[in-house]
Amino acid sequence: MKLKSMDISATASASSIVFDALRKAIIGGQLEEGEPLRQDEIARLFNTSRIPVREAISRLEEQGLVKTQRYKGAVVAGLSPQETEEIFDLRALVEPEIIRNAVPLMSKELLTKARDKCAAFSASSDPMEWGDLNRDFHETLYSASDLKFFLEIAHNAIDRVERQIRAQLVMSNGMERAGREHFGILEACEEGDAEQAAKLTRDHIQGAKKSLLAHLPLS
Amino acid sequence: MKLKSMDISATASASSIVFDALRKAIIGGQLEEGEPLRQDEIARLFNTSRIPVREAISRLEEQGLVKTQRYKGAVVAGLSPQETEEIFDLRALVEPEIIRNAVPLMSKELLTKARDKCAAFSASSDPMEWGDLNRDFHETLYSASDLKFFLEIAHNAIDRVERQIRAQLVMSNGMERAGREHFGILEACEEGDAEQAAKLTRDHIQGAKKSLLAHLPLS
DNA sequence: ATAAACCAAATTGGATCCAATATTCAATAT
DNA sequence: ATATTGAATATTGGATCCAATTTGGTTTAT
Repeated sequence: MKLKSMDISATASASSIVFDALRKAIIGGQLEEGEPLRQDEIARLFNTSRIPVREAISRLEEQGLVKTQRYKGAVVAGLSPQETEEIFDLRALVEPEIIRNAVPLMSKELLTKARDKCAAFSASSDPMEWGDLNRDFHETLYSASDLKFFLEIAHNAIDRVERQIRAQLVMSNGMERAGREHFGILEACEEGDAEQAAKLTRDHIQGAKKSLLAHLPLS
Repeated sequence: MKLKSMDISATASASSIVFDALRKAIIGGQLEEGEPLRQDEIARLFNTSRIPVREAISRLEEQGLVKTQRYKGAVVAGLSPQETEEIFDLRALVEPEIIRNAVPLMSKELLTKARDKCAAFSASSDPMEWGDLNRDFHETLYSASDLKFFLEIAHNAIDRVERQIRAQLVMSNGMERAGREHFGILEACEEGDAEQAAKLTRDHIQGAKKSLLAHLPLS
């Protein structure tokens, strides 16, 4: 018996497959804000019935990624400038705590991985992948933390503003500055300076918020 | 046309009725942690089919109030001492921000209402209602805030530890101290001292955490 | 007697069908 | 011509039915 074992109960249900796919499509911008999600259409796309689709949509609504009206259906949720600002403030409050908690728990390997991601981000010239590389770097650092609820909240908050983050990276000197700031955060982590890492993370998020709001309509 | 208008589309769907009822039963302690939620049984209780029940349960799972396993069903979620501590730390981070934001927005009427709730809490001698009165007081103050995402998170965090909060209130001098601290928070709000209100709120939550953890098994 | 194999009941996940509501567009009245 | 009514269509919410999986007890082989 030389089979690689695999938890069969971990196989995904139809509804979770649909949920993951819709979530990615929403935060990735393939579905744009306000766009209606037709249960029938989605069910056909995934070769299932509408039941798993409905469950997926109700979960997305609970996460704030879609808004539904009774008998009218669901549309991709959008954010007003005020709401965007609030989400960034929330991130600026929670993510520094995560980093502060994570720094003493970071292994050598994790720091190496983070350095690679940091480099990959700075080196990329394809705007299509900047958003993913950015998130990848941050979440690598965060993954050392054992604050699961803080992480839940940070992930959801980032989900809700992924599109804005991508927009912010492509504008003016967004990439250049983000790369620089990432490097600063990474260095603080490598030196084990949790306070400094937390402070730089807060500044990084507040800076992104500021440059984003400056370019938003009549904020 | 002198009809009082009413938004008919705001009538509750079956799934949201079930969701609300289950949520209240869970945080109110009527369903205890680990207790399985049988779709069939719940559907019979509400005279519906299992479809709305399943949607309600999937939403509860997204909120962290139940845990489900494929083909095994859902059980009421519980918290380890470490998880409980983390939730209180989260509350201690978020709720002071809410108060700080709310204080300048509090109307004379709201403060009057809050004073009444504060008095009602301190006056109550029925342990069964202490949890509700406590939450009622805090949320009255919070309701002046316009930070909807912060509020979402605070509400959910409180949901998850309602049972522990109730336990904390009935033990030793929990009620007495809470009443005193509530009054301090209220006073700071009335004086328009947002900083002080935030600080007292943080202390209130951290104090509750400490006295709770001291009584928890092998924390 | 004990442990593996297995069958029946219970339970959940998903599909199909029906009901309730919304939307669109043609018909009609003013 | 425009606004209103009303029917046809589209879409969602919920009910019922079937399939997949788990669970608990029973049988059977050693």
